[in-house]
Amino acid sequence: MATSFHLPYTPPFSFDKCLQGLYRSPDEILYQVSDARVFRALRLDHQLVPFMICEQDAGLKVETDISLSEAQQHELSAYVQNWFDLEKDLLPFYALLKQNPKLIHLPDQLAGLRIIGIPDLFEAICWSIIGQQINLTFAHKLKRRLVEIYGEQIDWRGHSLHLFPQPETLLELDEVYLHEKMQFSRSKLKYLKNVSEAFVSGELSREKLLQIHEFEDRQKLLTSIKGIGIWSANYALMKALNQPEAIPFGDTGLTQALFNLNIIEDRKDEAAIKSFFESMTGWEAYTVFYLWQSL
DNA sequence: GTCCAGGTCATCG
DNA sequence: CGATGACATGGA
Repeated sequence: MATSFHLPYTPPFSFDKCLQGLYRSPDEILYQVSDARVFRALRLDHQLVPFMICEQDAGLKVETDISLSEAQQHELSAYVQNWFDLEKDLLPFYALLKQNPKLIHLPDQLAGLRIIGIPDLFEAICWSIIGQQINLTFAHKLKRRLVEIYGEQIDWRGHSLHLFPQPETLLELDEVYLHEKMQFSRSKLKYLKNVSEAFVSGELSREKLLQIHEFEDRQKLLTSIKGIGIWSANYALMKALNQPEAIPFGDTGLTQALFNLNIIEDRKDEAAIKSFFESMTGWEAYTVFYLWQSL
């Protein structure tokens, strides 16, 4: 009793480039990549569903051993579309990049690369908090520990697949243990609890965010929670909601990339950064992602 | 040893 | 308001 379905993408698309974008760290445990296939598990409707994604016929094939209901399949399909931003047409973005001599190499270098999203809003926000002010290597170690302790796990086709913990679970996280044994700072733990609290109470959710139409109002709702600053708010809007205009201002990687490409001369020149992004209207998030990837 | 990482908040002056 | 220190640790 298996379910398999096909999701078309809008060319140009490169699954290979996306897999490169997906690979962040050997400590990544929310998915596994091997042999041009991605393995992951999701909770759909109280059911743990491990699945596999690979490229097939100008699209992605999604396969699982579980027989999914129509609603479950719809949810899984939306997740994958969101994860790889399958439906976006990148050609206008490439046309824009080619207008800037300093970015003209990117359409060739990263041809077909999509923003690799984090469709789960809670996961995206927690990840932004974990990653605050520490190097990514260490951030991945911290995330791995949190997921290993509090997330569900399932073995499938030779892969150990972990799920990001639920807000209800992280609300009860053991601050003393995570601080003393797992190297979390007290402030990170406090922020993770604040965010969990907001999700459990319903103060914050993907649906609630989507009901708000103004971009700035979405930022405001996010930053009203202690631990989510403007960087994290924009990061979440970019990675979880695929908002094209989200720019994680203040991001050191972004600043570094702009400096490397001689787009800014002074890393602290916020006006220059703002002015640069005004030339990328509608494609700000993609520009950021491509700049990160160029590092 | 120093400096900085995909920051944020509280507490100043 | 803008500036400054605390947070917690690893890697360069």
